[in-house]
Amino acid sequence: MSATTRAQIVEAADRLFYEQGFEHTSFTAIAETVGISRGNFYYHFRTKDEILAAVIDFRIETTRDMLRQWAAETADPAQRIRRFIRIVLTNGADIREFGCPVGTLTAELAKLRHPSRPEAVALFTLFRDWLAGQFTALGHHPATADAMALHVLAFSQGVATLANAFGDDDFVRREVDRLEAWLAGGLTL
Amino acid sequence: MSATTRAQIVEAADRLFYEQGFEHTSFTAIAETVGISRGNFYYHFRTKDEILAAVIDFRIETTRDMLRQWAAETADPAQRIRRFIRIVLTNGADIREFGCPVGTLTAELAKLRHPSRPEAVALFTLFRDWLAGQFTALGHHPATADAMALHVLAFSQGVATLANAFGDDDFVRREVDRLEAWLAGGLTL
DNA sequence: GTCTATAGATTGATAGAC
DNA sequence: GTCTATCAATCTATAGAC
Repeated sequence: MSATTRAQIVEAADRLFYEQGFEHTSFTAIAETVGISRGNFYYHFRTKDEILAAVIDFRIETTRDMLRQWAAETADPAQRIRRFIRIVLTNGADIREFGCPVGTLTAELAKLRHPSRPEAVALFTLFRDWLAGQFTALGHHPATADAMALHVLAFSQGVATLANAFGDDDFVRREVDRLEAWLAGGLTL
Repeated sequence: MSATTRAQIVEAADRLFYEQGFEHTSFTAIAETVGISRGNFYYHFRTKDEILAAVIDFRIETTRDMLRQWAAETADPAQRIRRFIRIVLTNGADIREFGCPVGTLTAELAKLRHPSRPEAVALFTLFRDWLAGQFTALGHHPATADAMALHVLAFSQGVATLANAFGDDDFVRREVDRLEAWLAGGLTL
């Protein structure tokens, strides 16, 4: 079926872009992963940039679903924020090997001066706004809540980058504990 | 002169790798920047990987010089650490546009599974050990000092990634103030 | 040491048969 | 919708004249 093949392409490209980077991933690699010919490819996507756009849209959808899921699991904002903080543990193996999918894609597209870069940044904004919403629910003013959201995002990016570089699990655990203590304590910025 | 041409190639590649990424930077781009022909290129470097190795060596040298310079400017370990923390302000314009040169190169080489990746990580280690040395001088045990060094490194990577994504100067300033307060205060991990 | 010319492989993308 | 065959451009890398 057409929709299935298209979905297969998007999911394969999503994973390959994460593991190898956008530019380094060739049509050949995606086609081989899906098990179709390179020619068939162009029936579904006319350019590589179209695939990237589809992959980003796919990530935005799955991220929205994930955040909704987290919100459904608990009504406690602090617990929700903790869920985010612990991604670096939950996805520890992937992060050690390939870094954060959002951070590394955004950084690559910045260097390529790629037109889809704003959409990749929108992925960050999704987390940012969701986190800010939780801090607002904890009683903080919107501006403070946003600053706290960025602080948590910066934590995740810093930890992911160093986890990828050094592969040090103890470091990740320590930083998670530290930020959870900050969350349970004064939330000083 | 030969040495000069070689140095020119390394410096041009250093900048282009930072601005455009390693893989996206072609021999043509480097040759055009230096003002030599593509053919001449291969008299100085046989492969692209050799240029990368030379660029990393160059960065290691300049980083060593910079750390020595910082150490020469003040004997106060806290002041030295503050010098590092403020890089995200000092190099603010570049970081907003291209991210951290160490973090983005390390991340790219991880995805490419490039043989020179350990040498890129060694750049991180240079900062890590230097920072740990300062925390040790402040009276902390080696293991604690190293954990603090990683914490400061994670800060710089997180701030750099988000500064690159959002271009928000206020965020950077806030995070610098916060970490300097941590440094002046209890240094809680 | 620097150049021009070119090889050889790979890339993104197209045309047309089935 | 999927395939094979192919194009044009680009890339890394080489050969050989000056």
